[in-house]
Amino acid sequence: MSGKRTFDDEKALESAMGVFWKKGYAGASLAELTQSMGINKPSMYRTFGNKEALFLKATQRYIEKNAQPHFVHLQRKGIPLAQRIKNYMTSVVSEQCTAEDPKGCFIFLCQGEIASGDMPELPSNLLNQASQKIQDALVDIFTDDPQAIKLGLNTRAESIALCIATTLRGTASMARAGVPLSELKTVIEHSLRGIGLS
Amino acid sequence: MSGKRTFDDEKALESAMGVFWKKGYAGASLAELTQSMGINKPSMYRTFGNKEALFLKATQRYIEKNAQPHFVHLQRKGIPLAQRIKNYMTSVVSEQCTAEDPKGCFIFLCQGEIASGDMPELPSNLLNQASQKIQDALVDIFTDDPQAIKLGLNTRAESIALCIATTLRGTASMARAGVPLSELKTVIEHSLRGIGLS
DNA sequence: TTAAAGTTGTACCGATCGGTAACATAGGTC
DNA sequence: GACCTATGTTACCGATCGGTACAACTTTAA
Repeated sequence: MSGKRTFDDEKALESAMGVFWKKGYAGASLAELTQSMGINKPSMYRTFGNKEALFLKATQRYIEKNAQPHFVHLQRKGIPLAQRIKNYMTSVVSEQCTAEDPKGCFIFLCQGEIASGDMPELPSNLLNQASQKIQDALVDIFTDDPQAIKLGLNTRAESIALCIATTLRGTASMARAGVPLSELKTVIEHSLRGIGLS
Repeated sequence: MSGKRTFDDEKALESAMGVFWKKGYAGASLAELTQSMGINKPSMYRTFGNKEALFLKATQRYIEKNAQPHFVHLQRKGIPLAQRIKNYMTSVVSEQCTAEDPKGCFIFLCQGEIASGDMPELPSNLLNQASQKIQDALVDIFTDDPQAIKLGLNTRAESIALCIATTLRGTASMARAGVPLSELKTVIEHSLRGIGLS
């Protein structure tokens, strides 16, 4: 019955991430979290610390496993800038739509909770950093990429990065409201046209 | 001490709306709501019914007083289509940014809560209808407006409406994260370019 | 064989949740 | 003045919140 751990930390953390993704930080109750993780509360507290620490680890996991992977599309060699941006955005929006249940974006969703004042400081900082990192990656591309420079996009790199990031927040909201991927793909096309990349 | 009502229903409702705007439906506690409204719980229950009914009334108030007024920019006579759309979007984004405290958009914010499953049916329906109405108003413009027809935008009216609505959801999210109006105005410009309206 | 360390399950903690019963007080009507 | 209705205040309800003490049990190491 006991003596050795009977559950997988990683699988439990993934389940918790799913609950936070669906409910947000404050909205996810320990009862629902632990039930989804297949463990009881004492096991959770011993393994992860407390709700805040669990959320921090779940957020880090989301960043590494769900958010970061999209960045490879931005840096892939031998592909035109416009196509790289489009691949990146399509990759992000696809996940926003295909996630079986909690549609949308974990980071954007939970960052919206910060303004309510109920989010502890550490998670707030992590979420802010994560969303900032997304924008920074885009700024870097438009600042340094030879094609971007040739197109003159480097002079308004931050503006363009903000446009793309804003569009992705919009699609996350739309995806959570049930709009299908097929329709959001046309939003990507229009967004690219607005920037001057199509 | 009592006998006649000592508070203004409308002012109390406005205060409640502010709390829901900041905290969402589930996140707003009755203690915080009633304190902000300047009344105690029994007065609230007598006047508005319960938390769900209060939220419904607060949502309707937001729609009428905060969301609907922006629509006038879409139908003002004697102004070019592109300018009307720009005025509308600027008006919306300005409010998303200037709202002193709960920045963002009440409707989009609370609609995101529906996916968590904790929102009762009636408020869910109202929020869905409200956001649908925004999109429908845009579809109508691009379908019927003479200038839109001349530009050929009527053939993809729904696509364009979705783009604009998505952009406004993105700016709402950005505004809530603290991005200032000045930066979001450039997002509007780019969005209009993507549609072919500048 | 025995002690130490680690894990599980239950049962519980104080605080807060949405919602209400009960009572004292006030105004309007006759 | 008598009466009814409406209001404000307090104190409380059961349920759930995040978090924990404790005992039963299993493994490891001595």
